[in-house]
Amino acid sequence: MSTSAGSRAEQTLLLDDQLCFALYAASRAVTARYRPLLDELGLTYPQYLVMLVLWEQDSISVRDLGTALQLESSTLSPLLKRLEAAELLRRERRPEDERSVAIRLTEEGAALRERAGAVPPAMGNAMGLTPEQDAAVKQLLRLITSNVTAG
Amino acid sequence: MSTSAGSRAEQTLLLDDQLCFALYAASRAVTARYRPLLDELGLTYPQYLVMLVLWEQDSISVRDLGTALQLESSTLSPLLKRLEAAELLRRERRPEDERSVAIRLTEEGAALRERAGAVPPAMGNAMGLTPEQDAAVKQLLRLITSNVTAG
DNA sequence: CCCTAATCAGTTGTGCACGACTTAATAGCG
DNA sequence: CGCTATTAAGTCGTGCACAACTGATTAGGG
Repeated sequence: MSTSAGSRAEQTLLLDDQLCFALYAASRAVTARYRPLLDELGLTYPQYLVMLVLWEQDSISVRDLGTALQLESSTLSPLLKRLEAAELLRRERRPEDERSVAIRLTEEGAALRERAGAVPPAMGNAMGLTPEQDAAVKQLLRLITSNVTAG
Repeated sequence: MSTSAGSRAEQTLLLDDQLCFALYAASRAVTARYRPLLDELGLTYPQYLVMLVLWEQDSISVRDLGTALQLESSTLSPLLKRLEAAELLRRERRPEDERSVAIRLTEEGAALRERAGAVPPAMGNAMGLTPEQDAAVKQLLRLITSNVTAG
């Protein structure tokens, strides 16, 4: 910023200089904005993400769900139990490998997809980015995730 | 939906199209990367953010801390209690307004700042963004937060 | 001056997140 | 074939987040 023009941005201890805080604050703000929309579907935000995966690919293992969402089984197991209690999905051991559990949508879970269709447009509108900004920030976030997850 | 070039990005139900998921995944990945660094300081990530604020402005109220970090007192109160138990700060009712509680660093808490100085450069390096990318993503994240927090 | 409304910090209950661990089942090497 | 290492899902403990609420205190209008 001031003197040394290093290859990196200044790295102070000021809160508002921290990219990590901008990320953390934005993530929580966006989740908060989703909440009323998802309340109408009876879902929390992480539950909504699980349903997104299932609407794309039904009958997925807990393991593959964890890979898609980057979540541990210790997070997913209780969450899936709640979605099962809500009658949105079923869990059954795979006969060909009894270690694995297949997650399948119920009719009710599959039907919820239609009502969920209104959510992404509403949120896109709330975020108020141009398509170019949306694409740019998505790409940069993936770059960060990739860089930070490696080594 | 597929063809029409509307003013917004496509709004499907595919997980990987969702900006919200990119945000959520990046935020958790970054926090995870911080964890070993902060473990050495004996801090969690939200505790680290609180300390950042206190290193900037000592003797701050719980309310103003909440404004800075966009966190509720129901989140901050237990967190501050843990930091007080760790001897990093003290809480005392303000004589001039007994509703308010002033948070003050202990010597130990103030001293931790030096060791924390290594954290932002290490994380900046891990994220691996150019200064331009860093600035761009910070600006976009603030725009999202601002848009989504309004109305 | 009183008294009602607003403000502040904190408690409680629910649901993530994640590390450390457990249990069960399978893979694959000798 | 037998045995050990690996894998899958789940439990448990800790610490956020946040809504709904409580209790104490102060502000400000009538």
